[in-house]
Amino acid sequence: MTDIPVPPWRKTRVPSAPRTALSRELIVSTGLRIVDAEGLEALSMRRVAQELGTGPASLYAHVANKEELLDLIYDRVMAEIAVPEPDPERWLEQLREMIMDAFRVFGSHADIARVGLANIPTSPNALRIAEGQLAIMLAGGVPPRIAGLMLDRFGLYICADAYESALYVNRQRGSDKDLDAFLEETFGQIREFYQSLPAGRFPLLAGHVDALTGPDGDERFAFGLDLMLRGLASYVQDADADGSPTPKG
Amino acid sequence: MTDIPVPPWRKTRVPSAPRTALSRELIVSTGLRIVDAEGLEALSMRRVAQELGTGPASLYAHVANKEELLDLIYDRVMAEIAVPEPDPERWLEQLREMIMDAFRVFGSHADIARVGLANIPTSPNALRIAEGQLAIMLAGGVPPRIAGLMLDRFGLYICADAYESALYVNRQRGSDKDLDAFLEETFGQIREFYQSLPAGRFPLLAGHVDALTGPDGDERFAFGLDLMLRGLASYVQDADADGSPTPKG
DNA sequence: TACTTGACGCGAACAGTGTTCGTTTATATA
DNA sequence: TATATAAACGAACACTGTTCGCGTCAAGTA
Repeated sequence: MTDIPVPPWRKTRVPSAPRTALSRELIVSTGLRIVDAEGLEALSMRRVAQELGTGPASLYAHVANKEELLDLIYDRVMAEIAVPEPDPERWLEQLREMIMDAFRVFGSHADIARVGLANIPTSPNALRIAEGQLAIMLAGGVPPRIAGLMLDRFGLYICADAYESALYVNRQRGSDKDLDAFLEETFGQIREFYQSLPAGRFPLLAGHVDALTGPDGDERFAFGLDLMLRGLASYVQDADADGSPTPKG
Repeated sequence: MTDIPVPPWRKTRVPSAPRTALSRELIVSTGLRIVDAEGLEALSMRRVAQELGTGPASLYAHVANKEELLDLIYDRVMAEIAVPEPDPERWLEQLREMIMDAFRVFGSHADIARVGLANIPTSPNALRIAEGQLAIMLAGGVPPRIAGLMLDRFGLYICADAYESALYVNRQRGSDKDLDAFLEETFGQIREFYQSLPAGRFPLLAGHVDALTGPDGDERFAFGLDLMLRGLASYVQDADADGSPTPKG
């Protein structure tokens, strides 16, 4: 039996390849790979679908929408953050290490930290980390109300700084320079700009360029974290029953 | 002389209305109005053009691209932030007031604060504010290196928190509830979620729902700001020549 | 006065976005 | 084997930022 030719006016739907089963896991992994390599901006449903050899509509059988995909990727990243067993003798240092670790983890995943903004922990790993940080603070004698506030502030601080840092890196993607050269040029231009400011109008900015532009991103993060941790410590040493710190002139 | 009818195959370009001159000022004002009413997401070049009775391509004679438009709108918002004359006797309180003012200003302009992230002050009002904050800190005896770091951290903190707060508000735009009802429902659901967490796995989160969800956004901002300001004060009282704080066990 | 130049505005088009809808295909179940 | 359900598919919708070539207008110059 010879094959009957298909009439040229008939549309046939030709699958491009044998179907490999999609899964949520596969979509999330692929999405994370794209973000890692090219940033959030490159993450479109079409792009993920293309990487998987399918069409964007197919993804919706596994994730509700793009926002859900982002949340899933974010929680995947959170899985890389370790939670130590609380030690009351060194709870402050444990907090510092854990937060520095989180900052580093986010820093290795492009601008994924943006997803953490306005994102109250409800996913498995976000809850695990929140529980862990809360445990460390309570073990160290931090009053619960303060611990709750600090959980929130730490989360904001880490995500905001990691996201901001990543935004600078994002700008290099549209450039033909490598990252180091790009950042050096960018911040060099900012130095020159500040040096060229009219001293009559901006004498302090123009006169303290080194102080303003000297420290790098990691130093800035560590400095702010130190401030927060020192402030937190003062609630343990000074606190009375309702969690109010002793007034300090 | 009667008018000669236009042949129907000829495309004529019919101006929709008498030309009112566009200007950068007009585009920025219109953009800000859209952001204020509907958030950054509603700000497209087409939308601004439509509001001005023109086409999107016309905007490019006045602004280089959308990013420049955002920067101009942002600086417009910054113009609403007052800068006091430094008073060495109450420099800390001045800083607090100025930062609270900035937070309030950003809060009244939807999610514009996002533009401030990774945005080193170079525009007129951003420079004015940076110079003002620097002046207050230096007048209060803060070492220049610390002042430079704090400028950066304050900027990040204000923009991040204002932006995060606005993200919650943004979600209400797609809802049929008014803002208060929406926020109450949202955070009520979060409370229930935390209360329903398995106590075997998340005992602290499940057991401290009130501490975690009680404070509102303004309280959280103020608490974090207080931490930073207390930390900053310690650099003035404790600082030696190189700006290092005295070690505190 | 006629011509040139620059600024401004315009419409069409490009290449892209998230998502829905109805249909087709594959798999599971009775 | 027939039916039901889940997964995948293609087309389409309504939208995005931006560029390109063209037309119009005003100002400047020969």
